[in-house]
Amino acid sequence: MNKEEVIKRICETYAPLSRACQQELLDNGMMLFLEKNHILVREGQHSDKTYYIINGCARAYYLKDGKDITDWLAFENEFISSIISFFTHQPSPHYIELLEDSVLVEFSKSKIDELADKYHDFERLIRMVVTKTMLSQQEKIASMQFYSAKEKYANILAIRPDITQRVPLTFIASYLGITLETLSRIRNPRN
Amino acid sequence: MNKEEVIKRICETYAPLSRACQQELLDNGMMLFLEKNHILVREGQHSDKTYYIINGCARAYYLKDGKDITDWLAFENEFISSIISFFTHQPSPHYIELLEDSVLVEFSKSKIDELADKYHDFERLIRMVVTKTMLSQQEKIASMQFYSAKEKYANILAIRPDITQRVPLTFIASYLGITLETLSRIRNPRN
DNA sequence: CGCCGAGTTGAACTGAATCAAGAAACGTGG
DNA sequence: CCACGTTTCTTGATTCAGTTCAACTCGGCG
Repeated sequence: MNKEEVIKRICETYAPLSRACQQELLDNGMMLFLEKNHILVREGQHSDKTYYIINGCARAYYLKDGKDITDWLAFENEFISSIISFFTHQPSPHYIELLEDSVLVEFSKSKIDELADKYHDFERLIRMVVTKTMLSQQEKIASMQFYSAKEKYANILAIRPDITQRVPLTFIASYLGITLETLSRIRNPRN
Repeated sequence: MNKEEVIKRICETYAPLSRACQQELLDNGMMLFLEKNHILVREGQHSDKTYYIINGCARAYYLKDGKDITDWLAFENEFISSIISFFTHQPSPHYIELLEDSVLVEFSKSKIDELADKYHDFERLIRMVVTKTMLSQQEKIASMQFYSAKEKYANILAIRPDITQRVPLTFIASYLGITLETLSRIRNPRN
């Protein structure tokens, strides 16, 4: 997939853009080819970038008292960024790390704001991206409030059946808010 | 506070609007004076309204297997709506209920979408509202992943010291994802 | 071949839930 | 303004899901 196709796909997913706006966006997205384990953002950095994943996957995580807690997982055709840093210009509390060799398109906040100012249709697209993210978070909150460890695991498997092939169990566990040991027991068919 | 002042305040909080847009928004917001315990939205309804709270407070909650789980609390100068229904046009999984006699301004989704189409600056305002909501949710997720019952209670008290005077402990407990009994023990100074 | 990181299994522990009973506060009507 | 019933909150005893700590297994890779 090349950059043109990425832009086209983003328009289809979120909201259409004029030719001119598409072209400017194209000029301002940088394609990155990076290896598994590459760290896109470190704790304490000011990160004003967002990354659209063409291929591969990534996780955002916190280090809290030495413990590694996965906060977000993103796959093909999703955006990932240090949302706190990106939207509030504060230093990032997250790390963002690639879990596979990945192809990304990087966009900077300043360019996004500039384009949102210039093009009404781009402003709408950003609104749609943010709205979608908000709805995913709403789902995550509901899942944390309602479901047992077992149910949360079943939920994530239903949404993304290949996740155990792509993401180490430690990260899945901490994404679900449980320990690796608990996840391992859940997965054991005898329980 | 009258409607003009509300619009002005919203512009200050989120993003400025042209005179024309402010006027149209004004014409389309309906002021409501409602009593404590009034239910704004019921489970299963299609709710395409959002409410800006001028005075009072409200909660969104689920009924899950007969258990009442508070999902969101909102106070003066905040919006509340059944976010799933509002943004996805699905039937609401939430109830929304007033916790005090309240003054609200009601806006309908169709008008908001219409204005967002017509005015670039209004589109931006909506983007800002959604972004802010998303950031609050991010905080809530982090608080659920990191903190013990005691810490979560301390957090919410720090943000809103008068909450125990305004919101029954049952709702605070379920908002924090703990039981009423646990909250009661936490509050007991001997523990 | 042997090491190392990822995952599994076991046993003991714990924070919070559940169940149950009672106390305090609240509001409504007489 | 008080009495009574209802709702809200507290306290206690018990249980349980999930954590913690520790030892072990397995598979891949230098």
